[in-house]
Amino acid sequence: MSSPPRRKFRREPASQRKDDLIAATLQVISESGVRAATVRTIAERAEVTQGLIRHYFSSKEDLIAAAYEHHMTQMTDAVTTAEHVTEGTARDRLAGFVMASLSPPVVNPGWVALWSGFLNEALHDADLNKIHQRTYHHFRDQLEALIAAALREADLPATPERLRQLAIASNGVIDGLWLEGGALPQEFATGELAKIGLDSVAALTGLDLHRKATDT
Amino acid sequence: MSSPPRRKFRREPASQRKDDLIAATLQVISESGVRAATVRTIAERAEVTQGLIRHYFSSKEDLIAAAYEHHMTQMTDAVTTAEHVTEGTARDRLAGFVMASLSPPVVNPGWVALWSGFLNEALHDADLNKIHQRTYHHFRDQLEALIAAALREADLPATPERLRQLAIASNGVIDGLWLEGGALPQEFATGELAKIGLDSVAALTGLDLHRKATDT
DNA sequence: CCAGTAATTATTCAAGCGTATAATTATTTT
DNA sequence: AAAATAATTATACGCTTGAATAATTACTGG
Repeated sequence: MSSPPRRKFRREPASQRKDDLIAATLQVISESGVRAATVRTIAERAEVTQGLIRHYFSSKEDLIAAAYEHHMTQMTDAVTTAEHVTEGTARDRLAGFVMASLSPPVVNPGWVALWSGFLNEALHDADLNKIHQRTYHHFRDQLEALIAAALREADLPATPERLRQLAIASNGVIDGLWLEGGALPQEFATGELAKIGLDSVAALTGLDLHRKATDT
Repeated sequence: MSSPPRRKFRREPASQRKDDLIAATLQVISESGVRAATVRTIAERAEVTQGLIRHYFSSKEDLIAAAYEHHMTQMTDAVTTAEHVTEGTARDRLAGFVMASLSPPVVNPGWVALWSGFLNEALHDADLNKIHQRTYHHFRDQLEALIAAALREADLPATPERLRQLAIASNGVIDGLWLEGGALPQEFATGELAKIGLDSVAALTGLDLHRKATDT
């Protein structure tokens, strides 16, 4: 007739706990979808009890929004800080951007699951919609800046209107390929998506993105 | 102390009821997301009581799968049977295919909500994953056939390997633009996405997709 | 080492979930 | 017109859900 002993615990800094809960949320959604992301499942994954979530987030919706923000930042950073994206000629940086977007770890079923789940929520939730809008623009603007620099570098001037269209188109093909690679991983050979993406952005912009320009 | 009178009803043919329940499911998901798609909400939308769903579908999951199948068929059909896609030169049919994919009613927030919700489920559900795989291939194969015909028509031969890559890339840009247009409708002017998509597929394939070829 | 505090666990609650089954009634058959 | 049938409604069940509150316990500052 003895009740189970109360479980031991450690007090963690608030920022650490928040990060842990966000990480647990992302793990659950990426593995089992948005419908599986219940307060209890997330708490179990984070190895805490469910009450703690409400101690750090005013509601489950609040936690989901924080996780969305975190994931989109993480994904954009994984591309923009990848090798060859931060230095070199503008053309090489653009090529690196496309390659990084279409290679692991960015191309990944779990990240597509996160992205699709959050998008599905964002389409009928004003708060999440704002996050979607902001992160979409952030990514596309980075891409547009790279395209602009690469075109300038190659003496191929582009009007702002054309630049906008190139950015939308390039962003579109990157997004579409990323999605297909993540949703149907067995469908594409290693490096195939990255090659197709590079060829595509090259064809769209008129730039030669293959030949390495820098030699330092 | 009088209990409310039992509600009146009409008996409908099985196929009609099934279609109604599928339509109700799609409405609920497109308006409020997958998490809102409960048996009770769907039944209410279809103006029947919840028990009826289990009379026609062995489980909720079964209904969701039927709705997924229905929606993807509907979406593909909306493209492949659109104006200018069924007749004319191969080039015109390819152009019509791209235009239809990137114009209403195909570009539509509700359809993006459906697509993202189903994809999120498909990524951790074997049955839905099969539907995803099959419908993805169906769409891409149609596109590849059109590209092949248009290239042949223009005397621009392509190896099977290159054809595959062109289909993947074109499908990617169409998917990506479709998604962005549906997820952020206010972001793009009327016809802008269709124009960008047409330009993009033209740049990818090397075909001129603008000048009208037929004159009947 | 003790008192205070707040991070964490434990418990509770009403509502909603998918499913199962029983009761009714619209329609068809004879 | 009565009887048979099955489409539909109604009700109930056990479980899960997000949230609220109460009870503990790990840590901190004196």
